Amino acid sequence: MKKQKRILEHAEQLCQSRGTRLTKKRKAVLSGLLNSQRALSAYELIDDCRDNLTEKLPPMSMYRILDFLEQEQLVHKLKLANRYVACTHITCDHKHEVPQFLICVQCYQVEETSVSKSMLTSLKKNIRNVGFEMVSPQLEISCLCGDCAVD
Amino acid sequence: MKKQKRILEHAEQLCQSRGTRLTKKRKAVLSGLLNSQRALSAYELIDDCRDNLTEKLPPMSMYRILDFLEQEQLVHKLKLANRYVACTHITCDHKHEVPQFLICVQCYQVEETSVSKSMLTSLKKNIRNVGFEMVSPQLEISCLCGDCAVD
DNA sequence: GACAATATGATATAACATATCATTTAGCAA
DNA sequence: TTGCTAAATGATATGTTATATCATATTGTC
Repeated sequence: MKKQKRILEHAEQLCQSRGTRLTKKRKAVLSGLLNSQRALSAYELIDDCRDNLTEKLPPMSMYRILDFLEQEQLVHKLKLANRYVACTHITCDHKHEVPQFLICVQCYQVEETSVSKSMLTSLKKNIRNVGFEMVSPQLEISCLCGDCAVD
Repeated sequence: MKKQKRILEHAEQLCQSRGTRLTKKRKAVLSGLLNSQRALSAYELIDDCRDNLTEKLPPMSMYRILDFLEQEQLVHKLKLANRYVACTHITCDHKHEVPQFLICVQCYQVEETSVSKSMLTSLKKNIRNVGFEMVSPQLEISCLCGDCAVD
C-alpha cells in the first residue's frame, strides 16, 4: 500500500513542523487504524498492534497515544461508537465540503459523506437559537452499511 | 409538578393499550428521568432511584428497565453520551418537524431543535449515495450549552 | 554525560454493560 | 382459593471501555 506510506510520511512531517514527535509506537497505532476498514476500539487496537505490528501496549499507553493522535488531528474519536478512525484527509490540502461520519452501528464500518455549507449554516443557526453551540461541524450519524442492512 | 404526573399517567395508559405494564420500578425510573434536567447514566439513575424514590435497583434491572422504556418509546438512549433522557413528546399527538438532540458534552444537558423535512431528505439521499442507511432520523449532535460555553 | 522534558510502563480502579441462572410477582383459569 | 404460567426482578459473575497515579525509560540539548 503506497498510499498508506505516503500518509505516514506526511503525518511525520506534520508533527515535526509542530514540534511534536511521531514515535514508533504512535506510528504503529496510526498504521493500525489506516489498515482497518472499520473503526476500532482502543482494546482492539492493542490486539492489532501486538499481533500485526509487534508493539505491545498497555491500555493506558494506547489511550495516551490515541489522545495524542487526536490532538494532532491524525485520528478521530467517534463518540457514538467509542471507537477510533484515522483521518482520511491528512494528505489533502484543498477544501472539501464538510465531511460527516456515517457509522454502521453493527460492524463499525465508517463512510463519509458531505453536507453543503448552506445546510450546515442553517443547522448551526437552529442550534444557536436554543442557546447551544456545536462543538464540531462534523456530525456522527448512526447508520447501517449495505452489508448489515440486508438482514 | 403537574405536568410530570400527567406524563406518567399517559405513559401508563400507553402501556396498558399495548398490553405491557408500567410497574412501580419502571415508573420510578421514568420519574427519575423526568425530574432531571440532564441526561443520566444508568448508574446515576440507580443512585437517584435509591436516594429519592426509595427504589433499590441492581444494574442489571436498571438496564432491563431502560430497555423496556426505550421499546415503549418513553425513553431515548443517547449513544453519544451513554446516557438516557425521557421522551418529552410522550403526551403530544400532533406532528412536529423532526427533532434533533443537542447534547452538552460537558454537563449532559439536552435540548432539542428541529430540522426541516427537506434538509433531512437531502441528508438521507447523500447517505444512500454511499450505500448507507440512517437508522433514525434523529441526530445526536455534540454541543456546549450556554453555561458550559462560557469557559 | 548530565539534565530536563517527553514518552511509556505498571498497577489499580472506575464507569459502563451484559450473560446467565434463581427468585418473586402478577394475571388468570380451574 | 389454589395452582399454573408468564413476566419481572434479583444475584452473581464477568466483559468492555476508560482514567488516576506513580515509576521507569527514552530523547533532545547543553
